[in-house]
Amino acid sequence: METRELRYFVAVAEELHFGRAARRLGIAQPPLSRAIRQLERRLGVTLLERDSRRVALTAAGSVLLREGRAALDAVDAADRRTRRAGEAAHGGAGLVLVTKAGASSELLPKLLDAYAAEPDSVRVEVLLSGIGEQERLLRDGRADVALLHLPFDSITGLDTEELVTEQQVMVLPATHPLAGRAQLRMADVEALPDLPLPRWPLHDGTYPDGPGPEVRDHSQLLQLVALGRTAVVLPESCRSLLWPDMVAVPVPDAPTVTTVIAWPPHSRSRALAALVRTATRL
Amino acid sequence: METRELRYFVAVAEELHFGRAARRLGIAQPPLSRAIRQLERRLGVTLLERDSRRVALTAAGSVLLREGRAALDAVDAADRRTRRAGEAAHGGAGLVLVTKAGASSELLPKLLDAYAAEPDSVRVEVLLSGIGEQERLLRDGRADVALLHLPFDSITGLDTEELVTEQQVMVLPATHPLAGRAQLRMADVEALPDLPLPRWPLHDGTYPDGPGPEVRDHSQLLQLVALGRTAVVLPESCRSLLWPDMVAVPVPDAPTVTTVIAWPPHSRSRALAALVRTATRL
DNA sequence: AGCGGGCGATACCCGGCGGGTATCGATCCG
DNA sequence: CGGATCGATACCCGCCGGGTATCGCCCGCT
Repeated sequence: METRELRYFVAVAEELHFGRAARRLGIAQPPLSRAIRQLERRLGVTLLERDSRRVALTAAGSVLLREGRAALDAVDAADRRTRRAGEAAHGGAGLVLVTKAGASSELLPKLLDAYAAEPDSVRVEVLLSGIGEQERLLRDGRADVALLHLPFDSITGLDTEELVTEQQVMVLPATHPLAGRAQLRMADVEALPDLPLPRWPLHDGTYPDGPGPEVRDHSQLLQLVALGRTAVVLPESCRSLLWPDMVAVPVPDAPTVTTVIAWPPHSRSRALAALVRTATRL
Repeated sequence: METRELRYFVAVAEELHFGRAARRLGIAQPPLSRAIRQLERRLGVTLLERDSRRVALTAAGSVLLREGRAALDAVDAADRRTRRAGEAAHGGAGLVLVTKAGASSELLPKLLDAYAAEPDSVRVEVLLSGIGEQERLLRDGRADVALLHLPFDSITGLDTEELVTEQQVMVLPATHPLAGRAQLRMADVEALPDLPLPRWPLHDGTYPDGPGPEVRDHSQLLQLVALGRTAVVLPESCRSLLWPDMVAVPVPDAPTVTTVIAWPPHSRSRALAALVRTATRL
């Protein structure tokens, strides 16, 4: 099976429409139809149920969609990491670290400084991603290593080392009635009529329904808190980047947050191993 | 990047010889040379250092070897799993479970029976593999789920659930001087001049040096014990398949063994989820 | 030093396949 | 019932992946 065929199939399976898929791929519709038929013949499996009015995935088709996406990510990763390894020989970045924008604001600079001080450390590029994008970036090779936060991020399929565990605090505008309390309970947090909790994107990029604002990363979030539009429970290390008119109130019964360093399991390069070692020693 | 190019590159990188690699691939040498050059030009990276006497990998080349193997495994997995999903629609096996030959002899039949009794369970094919082959089988799609044994097997990059934890026992011929002891210590086990411990294959399939016999799976192992050629420390559940002239002596200070059920993280099908759920309930 | 052999690169040719356009046939809608 | 939509089919072309022949280089043998 060639990656071209996989790309074609994934496009059709996502669009469920040969014409649109062909346009997206930049080819005409007939070669696309033919390619899918050839793929089906070679696999000996019908992947798509098509009548001239609609296209639907078979059970085998959804298997190939899932597995094919993973395979294409792996191929993309091979491409990108090889290119970067080539550039690195001429002074480019050696490692790409991804973290949620606005998270781990205390840990990250310490880690980067400590690693830079190590003997034969390589340049580390920092990539700030939206919530929930990190796993994809690691899998398709745009990043080599990530800082993730349990229990929010999924670490399935990744190797990890735990770094720090923190209590959480609620971040509020200083003018809010609850701002003076010594501590809060989750029950207090969950239904504030005046300050609805923000909504994070789900795994597929869409947002759940609800009253709160849609949020992509922590920087947006803090700005919305400053504007008095929302309130949010965050790990206590976020204190260092609160704006002057915000306060943080401990929430002892909120789940603790563990920051972990994570990387794809097979890609244990020398530079990555050194970075992980540095991180666990902090 | 096409899988054909990846296969070609991996062949050359493994052989470090264009002629041999071409023979292995079933093509002539010149097209292979040309394909590698094209790949290098498209990536903008030199992958192989070649003079007319020897071929060597560059740093970027070894990155592509590692990542390319993973990508090819993922493509193979997509192919195989799709084919099987197609067959399953016509009554073929729905899941392939792999375990080390001779291990988990008590747990496995219980698991298979319990799962078969579940509503809408699918046919489970059991694949018995040699030591250390399971991870590969899961990654390239020849298996969907594995029974692994910590701390011996690596579970990096896999999702797992713990099933049972056991003490270990030493398996000896009944005639051996130590066979009558109530228990043994690891120190007793490690240097028995008359019964050298067996040697397991390393990750790359080769064996370490040493006096003991080379062993591929547990069936071989027990036969060698019965013949008085070796002795071995195994989880106590192996008692159920001891031959009459063998005894098992507890070794309390040997590491405990945890049996886990493991599967590739992205492939959480309905049938797989049901099997995992059944396993954790046993 | 000279020569032969091994090995990758180059030159050149052919056939198949991936891409295109034109058109058909089925199905749904007004 | 006619037109629109959409996938399938028919057919053609050019490129690229495959082949053979040969070159050029370097090493080792005598």
